[in-house]
Formats: sequence, C-alpha cells, structure tokens
Amino acid sequence: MRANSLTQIKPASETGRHGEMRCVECPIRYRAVCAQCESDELSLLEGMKFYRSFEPGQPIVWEGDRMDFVASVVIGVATLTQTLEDGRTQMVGLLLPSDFLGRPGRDHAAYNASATSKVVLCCFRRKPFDELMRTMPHIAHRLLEMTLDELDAAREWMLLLGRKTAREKIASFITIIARREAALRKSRPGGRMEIELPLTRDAMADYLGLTLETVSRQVSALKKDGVITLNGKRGVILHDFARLVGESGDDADGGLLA
Amino acid sequence: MRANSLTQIKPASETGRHGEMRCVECPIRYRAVCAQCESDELSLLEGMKFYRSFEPGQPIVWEGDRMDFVASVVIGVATLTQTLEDGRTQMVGLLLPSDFLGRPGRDHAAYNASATSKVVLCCFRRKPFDELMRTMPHIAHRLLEMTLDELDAAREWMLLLGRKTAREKIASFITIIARREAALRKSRPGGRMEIELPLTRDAMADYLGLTLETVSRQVSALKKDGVITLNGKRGVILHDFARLVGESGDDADGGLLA
DNA sequence: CGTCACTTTGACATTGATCAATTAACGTGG
DNA sequence: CCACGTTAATTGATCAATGTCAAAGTGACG
Repeated sequence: MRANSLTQIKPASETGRHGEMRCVECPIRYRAVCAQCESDELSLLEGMKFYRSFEPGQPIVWEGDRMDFVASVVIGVATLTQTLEDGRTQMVGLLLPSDFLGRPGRDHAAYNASATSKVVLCCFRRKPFDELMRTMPHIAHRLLEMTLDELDAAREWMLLLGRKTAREKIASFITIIARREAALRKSRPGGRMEIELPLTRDAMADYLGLTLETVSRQVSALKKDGVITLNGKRGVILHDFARLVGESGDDADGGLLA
Repeated sequence: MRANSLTQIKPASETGRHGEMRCVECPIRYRAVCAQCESDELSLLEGMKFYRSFEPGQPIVWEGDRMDFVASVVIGVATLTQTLEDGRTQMVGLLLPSDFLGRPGRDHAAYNASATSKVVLCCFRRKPFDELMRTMPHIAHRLLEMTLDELDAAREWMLLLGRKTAREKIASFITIIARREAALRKSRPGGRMEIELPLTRDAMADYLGLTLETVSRQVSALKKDGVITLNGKRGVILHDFARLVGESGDDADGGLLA
C-alpha cells in the first residue's frame, strides 16, 4: 500500500482578515452553530467573531498544534486528514460551508486541516466560546445536533471504506456531491445533473481509501459505461441520477443520512 | 467481495426486566450520560428509567424500526452495523458499558443494533428524555462530550478501514481492546497483558472490513511471529504491548483518542 | 461421546496497488 | 489568441494482498 502524496506544506499563517460582515446577512446564518440564536444573541457573537482566509492548498492547523480558536466554514472547502507513521493518509472529514472546525474544551488539534479551495472561516477564540457553550443553550444544542449529524456521516463513510468496491466508492462520492449541490439549490436530486467535483483525483483517493490511479480508472469506467460524461477536470454530467445511485451499492432508501 | 453472514435473526423482544437498582450504586455512574448529574437530578432519573436485557446474538433494534427509547449500556457488549443492498455488512459502532444508544429527537433507528454478549440496558422513553435534554443541561452537556468522543473514535476507525493492512488492522484491534481492559483496571497498558477478545472472528471481520478467513490468518501470523499467544478461542496473551503497537501502523503517540 | 458452532488452513481467483510513461487541461506571457 | 510549461489526469503492464471456495480441525456442551 503506497502512501498518497501529502498536500504540499506551506506556512500556516492566514492570508487575510476581513472587515465587518453582519451576521444577519451571513450566508450560513441558518445552518451553522449560530442557526438557532436570537438577534440579541447574534449581536453578542457579532462582537466576538473574526474572520480568517486561506488559499487553496494551505494548511489551517496541523495535528498536535495548539489551537486557540474554533470556527465555522463560511466559504470554501476544507479537509481533515489523519496520517499513519509511514505517511499514508486518510481524509476523515470534508468541511463545507456551515460546518464546524475544532472542539470546545480541547486546546490541541486532533487532525490536520487544510483548505482545498479559497476558504473563509468565522472564528471565535476558544475560551470565550467555551463560555458561550455554558451561557447560550442554543449554541450547545445546535452543536450537539451538528455533531450527531457528523457522526452519522462518519458511519456512512465507514461502510464505504470497509465494504464498497472501488467503483461503488466513486459512484457514492459523486452521489454525495450531487445531493449536496441539489440541496444548495433547494431542489431534489434526480434526472440529469451537472456538477463540479470539489476535490482533485488525489484528494478523492484520500477520501475514498484508494490510490489516485484507481480513482482515475474507475471514473473512466463510469464514463465508458455511459453513467457520466466528463467536462474538463472537475466537471461531471450525470445523465441519470438514479442510475448512479444504483452503482453505489447502497440500499434504494440509502443516503438519507448523507 | 462476499457478504459476511449476518448474525442470525431472532425475535426482537427483550428477555427480561429488572427490579430496582439505585443510580448511586450503578457501575456506569461516572461515565454515562448521567455522569454529571447531582443527586436531586439522579432521583428524577431514578423514577424514569427502566431496564431491558438481551441474550447474546439477539437484535436490539433493526435499522428503520421505530425506536421509542434511548439507553445506556450497563453491562455487556452491543454492536451497531450497516448493510449494503447485497448483504455486505460493516460494523460502525461497538457499544461498551456506559455507551449511549439512540439519538435524541430521532424516532427511527439508523442502524442495526445487536447484543454480542448478555446485555443490560438502562432505558428512558424518548419523549421524556428529549424533555430532559432541555431541562437538565448536565445531560445535554455530557451527551455532547460523549458524541464528540465517538466522532473521534469513528475517525480513528476510518483511518484503519481506509489505509491499514490486514495485519495492522488486527494489531490495532487487539491494541484497542488491551487499552480498554487496562482502563477498566485503572492501569496503563504495557508489558505483558492477558486479554479476552469480546468478539468472534466473524464480528472482528465486520469491525475491520475484512473476511473472517483473513482475520484468522492474520491472528495466526501474529502468533507465529511471537507477538501474541492464543489461549482458547477468545483469550490472547500479549508478550509486549509496545511490540503490538509497533505492528499497528499508528504513530508512536497515536491512539490518544481511542 | 456426538453435535454444533466457531476456527483454522489450503488452493486459487480477483481486486486494487505499484511502477512507469503518456496525454490532456489550464494558466502565463508573448 | 496562441505557444509553452506546469500540474493534474489517464492509461498500461505487472504484482501483491486479500477475497473466495472448500475442507478439516477444535472446543464447549449436552
């Protein structure tokens, strides 16, 4: 088993700070940890938050680093990865807008986090945030809900890693992305869809527990079999969503949790 | 890829109810969801709880079933598994004493849960428990903490499933069990240890994303190489804990989260 | 002592990994 | 707008790890 190449390491400093953005206008207002906050609570958060940006490929935090903040992803895609001593890596989290980074009460990062696209984080210093957890039940409650959802997603992912074939893994991954894109447009996935993969082949391999060659081959196979058409490196045209789901190995009713 | 044989299905009814047990004497008093409750809170729980028992191999709930209770494992070992449409199964949770079963706010089971040994659950009907989540911050807080721990464990498990070799998977599994047995005795794992595997080869295969034949072969290989000695079907003697950790593929400091 | 469930071991097939070129897509500067 | 250079993606040939099918061994328990 060969180690996948690590994302190249660049300095971990943030590349920018942002001026004001009002929470009520925030694109993740209704999905993030703050989703259930009232306007008076929001204005409290307003005074505490600060923004940090990262460029594609940049590390956000490294496993074991001191981490004195927690954050919500506002824009972009970030990944959490774990590493074996010989360098093999496995992605263990894919953070999209509204997802939460960091753990209240823990002051060191448990995973490597990197930006795979331009990323903007809405950050809170950890200590004050821990305090919020005690004083604002809406935050604690929402965080529990989000953590339970993440646990469900992790378990779906475990099924994929442990038991699916390479082809099923690829089909499942594309299905997940298609579902999410549909959700963003507030529509149901189905029929013909055009989507954009948020990861390189190499990152897909890290996500799926494969090598990038196998990822490439199976993507090509799905293309050859008429399940998908490629459009540049990242673009995928799905001719029939149901057909793809059929390739994923899941139960017909599967993916409710994804 | 062949499906592992499912645990045989027996009627899902509980096999017994228990009389009183006082919370203050409960063996999981300081680790379960109720860990942070004060004595007045405990007496409230005392009036709501009820016990259910299950025999080895018995299903507790089936994916999709209505589930009108949540519970803590008091005694025994239970598993959560997911299934692909053709019957392949992957274990996604291993529930030990003090672990929590069910999700507040969700009325249908997301996974199959079965007893692998005699199991005793401390149960609460879901509706009243949901109410407790709002009125007793100690419960909600502890449940968040436990869920975050489970998420960490799930991510460790994902690394195992996605990137470890069969030998490393076996070594990792034995390491996890050894760590837990040490924790029960409030000692540090290390040196020579005698442990008891809580799962059959078949269940280990479901846990590790392998077949039972591969599990058996790799256990034999570790024996041949002098890392372990077998003692009956379930007994394992570890001659040197560090040696086993070295076989697991993890970083030297790994497993902090397990 | 026999039965049954679990485990081990063997022979062979298959999947996906590895090593190695080659090709395609995209950004840059002319 | 095009040629170039760089990075990502594809494809091919081969091999090792693990799955599959089959049979025999082991231990617990009635």
